[in-house]
Formats: sequence, structure tokens, C-alpha cells
Amino acid sequence: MARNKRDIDRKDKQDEIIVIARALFLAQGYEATSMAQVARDAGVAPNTLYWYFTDKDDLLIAVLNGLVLASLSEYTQLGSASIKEQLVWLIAQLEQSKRLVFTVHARVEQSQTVQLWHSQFHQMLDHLIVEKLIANGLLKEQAIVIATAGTFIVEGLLTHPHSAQQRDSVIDWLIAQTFSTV
Amino acid sequence: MARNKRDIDRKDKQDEIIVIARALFLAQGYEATSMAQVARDAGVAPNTLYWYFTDKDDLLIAVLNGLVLASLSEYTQLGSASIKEQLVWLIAQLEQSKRLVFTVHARVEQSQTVQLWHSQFHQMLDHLIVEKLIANGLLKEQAIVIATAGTFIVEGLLTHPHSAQQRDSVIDWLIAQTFSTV
DNA sequence: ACCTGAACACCGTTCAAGT
DNA sequence: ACCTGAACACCGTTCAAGT
Repeated sequence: MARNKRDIDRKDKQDEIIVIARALFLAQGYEATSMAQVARDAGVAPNTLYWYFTDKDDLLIAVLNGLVLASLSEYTQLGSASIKEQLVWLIAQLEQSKRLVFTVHARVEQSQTVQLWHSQFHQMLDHLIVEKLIANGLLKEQAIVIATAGTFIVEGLLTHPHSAQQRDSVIDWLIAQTFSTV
Repeated sequence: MARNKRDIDRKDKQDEIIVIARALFLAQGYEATSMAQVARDAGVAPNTLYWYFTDKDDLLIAVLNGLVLASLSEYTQLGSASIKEQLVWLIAQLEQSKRLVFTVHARVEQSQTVQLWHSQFHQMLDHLIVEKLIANGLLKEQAIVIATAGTFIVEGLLTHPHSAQQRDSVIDWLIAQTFSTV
């Protein structure tokens, strides 16, 4: 709570590294970015990174948290858009971090930390979507199943090649199923 | 076509390596398995693997092709099961190769070879499902969109933690949507 | 054609030492 | 507390040499 100067400095330096790592991870991918390169861009020795982050996965999670936070604050400003508009917005948002969606799924296999983050992220997203659907008149049980199916469909679109037309028809179908029972 | 002894020997040795690699990849994961370990289990020097496969991704694809071929031949013996039974069978089948589903998505980012394999795999799967749905009375357009959505939902179930109940309700929902328009 | 020993360039991470 | 130079163990892959 009561943070002294030292804590703030540490946080600042951490954020500085996170910004640099985010740019590299998004541009080149997580695997293609070495800790050495992050360090070089940050102007420190490679092992200095381990003073601020326990390992590369820890740095990944810090980057992810930053991205999620930024998206959430943007989302609250979206206000009264329709469900479909919000869905399209979400996909566009995730599209920017496509690479990291892959990376998270890949690292879930290897790293317990990433695994925990991943399940918590989906829990949060699921909760958000279910609330939104209930507010739009769906029954709780319907909302839960559609939130799950919807999330998987969005992730599928992100991680698989497809035409714009294919995307539109799947989204339209999902929206239609969502409201067919109201 | 006309294969001589030498070609057969080469194929045999390749298959031998593939079987060993498959066991290791499924048990420990692709990333966690080093080429050195595959070589050790195969009783050859590490660099010998590069005589039979151009690189580690090439070996991965050989393993994947073996798995897909085995599944397809099992599938044709499934005969007259209902759509839902076939869906449940497919999920159980993929569940066994869960790790490699992650791996393929991760490697798609890095390797053009894997990217090509991945898109061809989905093309084949999609075609199979669409045909099956049309044979069950769906219109072509409906079949296409449901094949896409269904594939994504199945992949989502594979790659995300969920309860048995959650799985059942999503599958039931998908089946219900599939036949609601017939 | 097939296989190997030795090396290469690189990786994430650790350790002892400095300030 | 913060940072570094040097090293460690490992990785996928290559190369020159042997049969």
C-alpha cells in the first residue's frame, strides 16, 4: 500500500522492460525473441532481466497483463454497442495479439505459471460474456453454453486461416443461435 | 511406383524413427523431446536423423501423418454411428494427441512446412465433416458454417480446461443447433 | 548411400563479484 | 539493492571424414 521511492523505481524499470518486451513479442513472436535481445534493447546485461523477472515466462505474463488491462479499459468505453458490434470489436482486439494467443497455448504445456494465467484469463472472460448475455435477456444456462462456444469459435478464427466471408458467416451464425431462443 | 530394395530399406528405417519419435512426442511433448533423445532411443548418432528428415519439424509432420492415417482407417470402420457418436469418438481420438494439437499451433508460427500441413489438415477435415452433414440432410451452406464452428468448438475443448458437464452441454448444444434447421 | 565425431551458433539461466 | 562478465548446460543443425 504505502510504497516508498525504491518500490516506485523498481516498478518503473519493470514497466520499461515490459514495454520493450511487448514490442518485440508482438513484432517477432515470443519464441523468436531472445532474452539477450530484450536486454540489448533495454540497455542492460542479459542477466539483469532476472533481477526484475523470475524467468522468460514471468516476463510474458507481465506483458499479457498489460495488454489485457489496456483492452479492458478500452472496452468499458465501448458503452452501448450491440452484441455483434462488441464481438467484432473483441476479435479485432485479439487479432492484434494473435501471436501471443498462440504462445500462451504453447507455453501452457510447459509452464505452470502460464497455465494458471490462462485459466484465470478464461474465467474472467467467461464471466464477462455470461453477464453480458444475461443482461441481453438470455437464461443463465443458455448464456453459459453460448459463452463457451463463442469463446472457442473466436479463438478458432484467430488461429486458423479463413476468408472474410467464412468469418462473417460463422459470426452471423453464432449471433443467430444466441438470440434464436430468446 | 517401382520401388527397389534400397527405397524399402530407407522407408523401414524412417518408420522406425517415426515410431520412436511418436512415443516420445506424445509422452513428453515435442519441445521437451530433443533430437538427441530420439537418436539415443533409435540407437544412432544425433546427426543421422538429418539423413532421414530435413529437420525436427519434418519429423513432426511424419509423426502427424502416421497418427492421422491411423485415425482415418479407424474412422472408416465406425460405419453407421450417429453424428453425436461420431463427434464424441473424434474428440476422444484427438484427446490422445492433445499435446501435438498444441504443438502444431505453436509451430505454425515458426515453420512454413507445419503451416502448410495444418491448413491442409483442416481442409481435409472440413471436407469430411461437410460431406457427412450434407448426407444427414443439411443444406450445403448450413453444413459449411457448422463444420467450421464445430471444428473450432472441438479444438477449444481440447485446449482448455473444462468440466465433463461443461463439455457435454456444449456438445449437446452444437448437435441441437445442427439439426434445428433441418 | 549411410553414418559418425566434432564442432558451431545459439539459447535461457546461474553464480560470484562488483558498486 | 542493483547490475555485470563469465560461465553452464543444453539445443538444433552442419561439416568433413569415414565406410
